[in-house]
Amino acid sequence: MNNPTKQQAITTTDRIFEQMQTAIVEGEIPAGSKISEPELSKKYQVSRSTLREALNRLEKCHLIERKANVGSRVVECTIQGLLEIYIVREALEGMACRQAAQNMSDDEIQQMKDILQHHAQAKDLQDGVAYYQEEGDLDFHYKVILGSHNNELINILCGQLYHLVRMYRCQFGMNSPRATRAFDEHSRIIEAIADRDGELAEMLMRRHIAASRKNIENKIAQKQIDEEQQSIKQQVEEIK
Amino acid sequence: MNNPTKQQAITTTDRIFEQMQTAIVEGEIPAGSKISEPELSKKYQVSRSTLREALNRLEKCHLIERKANVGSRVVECTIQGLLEIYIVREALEGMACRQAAQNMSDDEIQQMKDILQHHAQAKDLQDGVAYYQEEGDLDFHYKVILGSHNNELINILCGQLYHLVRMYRCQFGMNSPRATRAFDEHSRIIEAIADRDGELAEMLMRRHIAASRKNIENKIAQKQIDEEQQSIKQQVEEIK
DNA sequence: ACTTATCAAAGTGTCGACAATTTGGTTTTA
DNA sequence: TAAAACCAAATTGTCGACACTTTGATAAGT
Repeated sequence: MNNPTKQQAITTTDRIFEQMQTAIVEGEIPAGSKISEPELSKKYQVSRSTLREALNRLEKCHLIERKANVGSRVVECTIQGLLEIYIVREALEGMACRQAAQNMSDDEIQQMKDILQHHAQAKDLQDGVAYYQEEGDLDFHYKVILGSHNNELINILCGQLYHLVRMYRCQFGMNSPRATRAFDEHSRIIEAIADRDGELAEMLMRRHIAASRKNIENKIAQKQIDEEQQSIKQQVEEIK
Repeated sequence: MNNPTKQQAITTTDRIFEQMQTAIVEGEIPAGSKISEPELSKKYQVSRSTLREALNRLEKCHLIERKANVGSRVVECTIQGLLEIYIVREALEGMACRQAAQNMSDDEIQQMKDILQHHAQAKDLQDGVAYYQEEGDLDFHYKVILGSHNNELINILCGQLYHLVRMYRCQFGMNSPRATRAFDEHSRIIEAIADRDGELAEMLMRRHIAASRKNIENKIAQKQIDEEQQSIKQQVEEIK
């Protein structure tokens, strides 16, 4: 399973929470849709209390929103929302990286180097591009965050934002062609951490995330241009 | 009431949540203590379901921690925890400040200047030092965060960390003598925002928060030295 | 025809009871 | 004596039922 923050499901609530989390992330329960407690409690074969407990946790990781006496909705995947998350990640992961350079043990740093080495081989083999995209990148960022040894940072980034990021990646179908560049950036970040240069490590991580964000912004802009051209072509066609 | 994120309580859960929140922040329910659901549901005269819903919200703003099949505990106020929060604030409020410089409307900026002006007068009158400490500082930071126009930032900072910060301020009795210096720092930050200089605004805000953190670190260190001396004196006394 | 009232259906909030798990102390066993 | 097994009390997790609020449609009024 590709969820680093997951702990073994104990209660039924845990199970329902994980099922719904996956369903929302993958769009099976559509973004923006209203959540009917009676309907879902019937679907998952649990009482409303249990379902509501699961909803509470989903709200905790920003996957749904609730209004008193009205109900819950799955969050919408807007471009603005995506960019906002990247802003937060730039700030927090940047700081996590600075803290990692300060607090990581030599063993942890060696582990990270090993991981990157492993990714490098997968990359050379050319069968690992997709792997590196989906798993490798998340894995790298995850390890850096843990390396900060700051529980608040870890909690916010791994416990809350992580799933939202996954949701956007799923629903916007983002497998950007930044694989090789991202790999080089990762390498330099680890170097800075190994040198215990927190200031540089933070700067590099911020640039790394900002680059991803700009990449998305460009894609969006390009997409809009394409759609406009498409629209114009159609209009020309109709006139003919 | 000094809670900027508070919305009018609708349900009983809202009421219990606010009562418990205050009780925890002010230490009436002691930090680190175990929470007994039956006991508290009796104390507040509500069912366990309602109480549990309130506990869920308290968990959301990091005031309590839960373990499956074991129960809830109020978070402990450790020095490490306090410093961790300041690290997160430095990153997030710094970024919020950068975004504020980019996104605040001219009206909003003028409003902030007015607020600071008001604080300046209170400060001159010398009866406002305490006021500026408790309310003014939080108020200033709150406005900057809102000025970022980034909902994720606002949610994390105002919805989650805010109450933890208040808890620490209450329980560690922190009314640091940084009032006048803080005021000057606030002024410069607003200037940078008004100049639309996001980079400078972020740097100033980060220094502002880092200064607070170092101030606390010094205080802690001093306190430890004092306690050691006290201990030595006692030992000397006993020998006599 | 448009606004305002009314009302029933559906949905959310709250409750008390039962089931499952943990906890602490007692008894049993090596 | 110390460790393991056991048991009972307390606590948490889950359930179904009832109360209150919202919602959308129908009816009444101007």
